[in-house]
Amino acid sequence: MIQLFHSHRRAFSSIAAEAELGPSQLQLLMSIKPERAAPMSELADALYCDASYITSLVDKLEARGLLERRPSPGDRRVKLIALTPEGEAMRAQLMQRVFQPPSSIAALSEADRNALRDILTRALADAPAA
Amino acid sequence: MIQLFHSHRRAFSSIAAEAELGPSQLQLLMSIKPERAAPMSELADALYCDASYITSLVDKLEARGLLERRPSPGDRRVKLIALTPEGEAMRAQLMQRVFQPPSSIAALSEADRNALRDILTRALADAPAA
DNA sequence: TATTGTTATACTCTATAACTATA
DNA sequence: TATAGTTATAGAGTATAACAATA
Repeated sequence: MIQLFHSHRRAFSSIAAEAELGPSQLQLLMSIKPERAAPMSELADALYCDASYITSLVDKLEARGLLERRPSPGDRRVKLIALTPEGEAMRAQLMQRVFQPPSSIAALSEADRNALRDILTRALADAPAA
Repeated sequence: MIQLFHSHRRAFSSIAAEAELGPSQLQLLMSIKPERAAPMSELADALYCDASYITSLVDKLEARGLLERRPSPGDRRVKLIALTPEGEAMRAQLMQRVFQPPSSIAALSEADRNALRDILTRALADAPAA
């Protein structure tokens, strides 16, 4: 399984690089749901990083027109991060590639793939925090 | 499966941090088999990084007494990297932790774990390069 | 002339600390 | 007084380029 992890990490980095994004920028882009703008503090939690780093990531992605800062109606300290239409399109395209199963998994029989899905679903359902 | 990847990556980083190693230093330590000293160029290939970076990683691990540079009998340009006894002990201990299955997998039934092992074995046997 | 490893250096990633505005 | 985000800055991680020794 660790072999799969390594190949996934390399694939993730290379998908990001082809889009001229750093891996963290890609991760941030994927963390923003199109239907719900998120406060920056929430994004820092999602990426397990400092808030100041979110500022710099958002700066870069905003400069490229992929997302934008919006005021929060309830609290004027908060800024909500929302995808632009371009950001939404790029996110969808990149996520499709990130979630594509690696060739080793795709080459399995349908029965194996289904069994794999079921086992992993059970694993994560029983221990959601792991 | 990607959720598992993320949790593994965090676990890997924290195992390295507890041993006061960077993640790449841990990866390098794991790449050196106790029974076979490896040339630095080979380690650069294994870590997908530049040779000059291997130099700096080896410097740090050598300073901690975990490995050592040895001349290569056949080619005097080459240096072979070998684990010291301390390095071998630390490697064994850390690898045991790295390969420990996450709790979500450990909590599965024995039948599920066996099925998972068999499926992944098939996947990697059929497509070794992926 | 090509290759292994090293050195010097620069660039990217990420966190810490001090700050501003708002609560 | 405490919190959300920003700015300035410092540190780690990693690559590139020039170099020395050997092939």
